[in-house]
Amino acid sequence: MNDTINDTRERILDAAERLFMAHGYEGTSMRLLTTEAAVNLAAVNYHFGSKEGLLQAVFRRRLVWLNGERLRLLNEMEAKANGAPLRPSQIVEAFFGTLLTMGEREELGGMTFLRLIGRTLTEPADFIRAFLASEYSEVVDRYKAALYRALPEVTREEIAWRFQFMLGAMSYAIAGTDALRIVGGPELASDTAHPTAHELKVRLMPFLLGGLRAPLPEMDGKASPH
Amino acid sequence: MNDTINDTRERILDAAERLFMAHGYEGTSMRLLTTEAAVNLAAVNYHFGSKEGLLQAVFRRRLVWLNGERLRLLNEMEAKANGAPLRPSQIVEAFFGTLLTMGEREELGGMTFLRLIGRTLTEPADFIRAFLASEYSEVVDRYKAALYRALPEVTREEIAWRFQFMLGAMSYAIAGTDALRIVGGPELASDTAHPTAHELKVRLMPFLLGGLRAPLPEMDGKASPH
DNA sequence: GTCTATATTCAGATAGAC
DNA sequence: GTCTATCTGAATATAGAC
Repeated sequence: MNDTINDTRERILDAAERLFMAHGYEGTSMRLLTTEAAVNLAAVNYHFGSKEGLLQAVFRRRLVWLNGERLRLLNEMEAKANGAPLRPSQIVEAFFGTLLTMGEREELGGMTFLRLIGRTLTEPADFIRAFLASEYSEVVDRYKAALYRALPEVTREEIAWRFQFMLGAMSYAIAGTDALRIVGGPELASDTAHPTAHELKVRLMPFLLGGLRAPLPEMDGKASPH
Repeated sequence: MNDTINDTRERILDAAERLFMAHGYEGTSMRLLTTEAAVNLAAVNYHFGSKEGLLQAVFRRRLVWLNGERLRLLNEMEAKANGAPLRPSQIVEAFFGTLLTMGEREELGGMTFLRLIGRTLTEPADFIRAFLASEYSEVVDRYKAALYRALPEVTREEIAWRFQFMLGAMSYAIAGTDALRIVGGPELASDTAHPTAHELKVRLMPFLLGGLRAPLPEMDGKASPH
């Protein structure tokens, strides 16, 4: 058997994952990419049709596992709970912990893919946001539904907001491990500039749960009081 | 007096703020920008030297007020406290509340600038991250120091991490108001797709404080226990 | 300060030989 | 499937007339 095809495809996907992570989608040229992957310039278009097609392939390669695993875990927990609501910590752990676990497993992309996800969620290009939204829609719907049941005293609107906040905290936590260095300072230097996925998880989870279960805001309408 | 100069400069800055917000830095061309601003293509280079110079001017116009106000509030609170540590909620309110307040004031850029900040913190271009880090360094150092005193039982490292998480949650909360729509769904539709700065603030603050004051993780070293 | 015209570079994509 | 050579368009930046 000839695996030259897969070799080339995989080399392109690996290089794209790394370069999109480091320089963003618009900041990565096909010329640099094909040079780094040691393949011909025309190979990307042959295998993936276009640069857009390449980006989608980069993500699909990982998201199939990630979101499949998230759904599998949720199904399993719900089967075990036998109709009872899940605990919020279980749900958060399954959703975010599964992602962070990928950072420890090189065959699933490791920290490179983690950082790529963290960064790409804020890419401005319309097609990227539309693509990710569609890839995520099923799993997000299922997890939101689980949170509704787990936190019946919290409005659905508030849960949706807090889901968004959790995604943001996670995304920055990851991206900030080597990109954004605004907080910076000696506390996050050397050692922790490249924390392991395990350390990230240990630090992030309490924060997310603390936020998710925080006291509800007193809503007084949207306009400020005269 | 002739204010043609300022007119042109301001029109360019306004258009840049809006377009960098909507399409990102790399995704915004000077041709589109000068067309929208109704100025000549060469005007940007004349007034700002380069596209990089323009981005820095766009931010400086707003950050002077923002970070000045943050420092002023912190000084004021510390003077009043008379040597006693501040409460965490005061600190968080001053840092994040000041930013969110800008969203209500059109003369400070309104929601457009808020969304721009949310998005730009994750721009991959090196010069942007370096520029923002240097613009933020003083105010972040001062606020971290205030948090150290306010939360003496929490390690400095943990506080730095949680500062980063809070920045992320805030950033997504803002960017997600019109960009990233991963959580989406009917709960965040229509009404809340463009929440007021006030609503954003009311929802975000409890989450940030809940995360900041969450129970500390049990650290068991960085390697996972075989 | 503002404009036109253009220099220069680089992007993504593809035709067609092998 | 892979390669070279090239098309086509768009980007930032600037020279120089007004």
